[in-house]
Amino acid sequence: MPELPEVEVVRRGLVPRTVGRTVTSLEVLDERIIRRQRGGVDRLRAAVEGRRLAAVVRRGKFLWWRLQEADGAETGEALMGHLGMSGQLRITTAAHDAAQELRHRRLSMHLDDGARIDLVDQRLFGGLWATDLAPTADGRPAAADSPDDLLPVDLAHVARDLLDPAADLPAIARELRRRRAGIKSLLLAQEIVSGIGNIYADEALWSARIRHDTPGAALTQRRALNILRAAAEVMERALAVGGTSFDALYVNVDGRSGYFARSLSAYGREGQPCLRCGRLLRRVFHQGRSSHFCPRCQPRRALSPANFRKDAS
DNA sequence: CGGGCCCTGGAT
DNA sequence: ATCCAGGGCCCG
Repeated sequence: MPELPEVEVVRRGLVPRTVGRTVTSLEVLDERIIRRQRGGVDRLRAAVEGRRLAAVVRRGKFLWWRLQEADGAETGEALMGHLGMSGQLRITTAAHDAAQELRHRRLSMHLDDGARIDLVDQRLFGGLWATDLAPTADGRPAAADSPDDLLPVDLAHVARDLLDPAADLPAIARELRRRRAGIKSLLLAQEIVSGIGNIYADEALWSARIRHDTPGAALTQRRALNILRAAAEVMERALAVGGTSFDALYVNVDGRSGYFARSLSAYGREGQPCLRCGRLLRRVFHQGRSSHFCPRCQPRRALSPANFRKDAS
């Protein structure tokens, strides 16, 4: 369940079902799901077995549990998860759930209350691994629901996302305007702003009336901020209805779908009328992914000499 | 910073 | 058989 709203739906589902629980055993069914773990299965097992799962935190599309010793002391480590393109974190509790085998189950963690956390992932782009924590550069909390400033070291290069109260939108907008690449690739670059993927990038750009291939440096500060606010707004609306699900691949911890697919204005609507102006939406390929846009509301905007001067100053 | 790659499988 | 899929890393 890729983008920020879908991962946040999962995080919120994990909080009441896993925080305070102890991992009794780790079951790895396909080792490819832990290829990001240095030291392999043995290292991961040592990090989680007998440990207590504390806060569940998310930055962008990454989420992690803080790990504690059985007596509540901090271990200085986090258990990181990423869902990739097709990953799901599911909670299996009742005996009848456990008896019904989930297809593509790659890993499970058995908890001390009898429940099980299952990582299900068809394409194996997701992963689970343990990593060290270190303070954030700015000393602010690591993310929206983080108990403190400790961030997994793997995420030092991942920017704050737009639902993080410590995110500095004007600074992100200025960063977008320093680059000459197309605005869509910049929105997808996690070192500038994290959590935005292909769907919400197209939705935010449609909402802000900016075309995907507009150079970042061609934007005014006002337009760049508009795009960021549009992205935050569309992700908040999606989160409020459980995220975007086109099929059973994108579900919450109980296997249920969200309802935002019916509210999409651009993504997947090629050939259908623009909800603002009625012109038929187009789809083009842009860095190996498809972009959906309205040719009338989102006109081509090139880098003008005036923008160059402004950019250089 | 674009392109290939990591994977599986559903739709055409 | 071929194309496509919501992500991200590593490579020049």
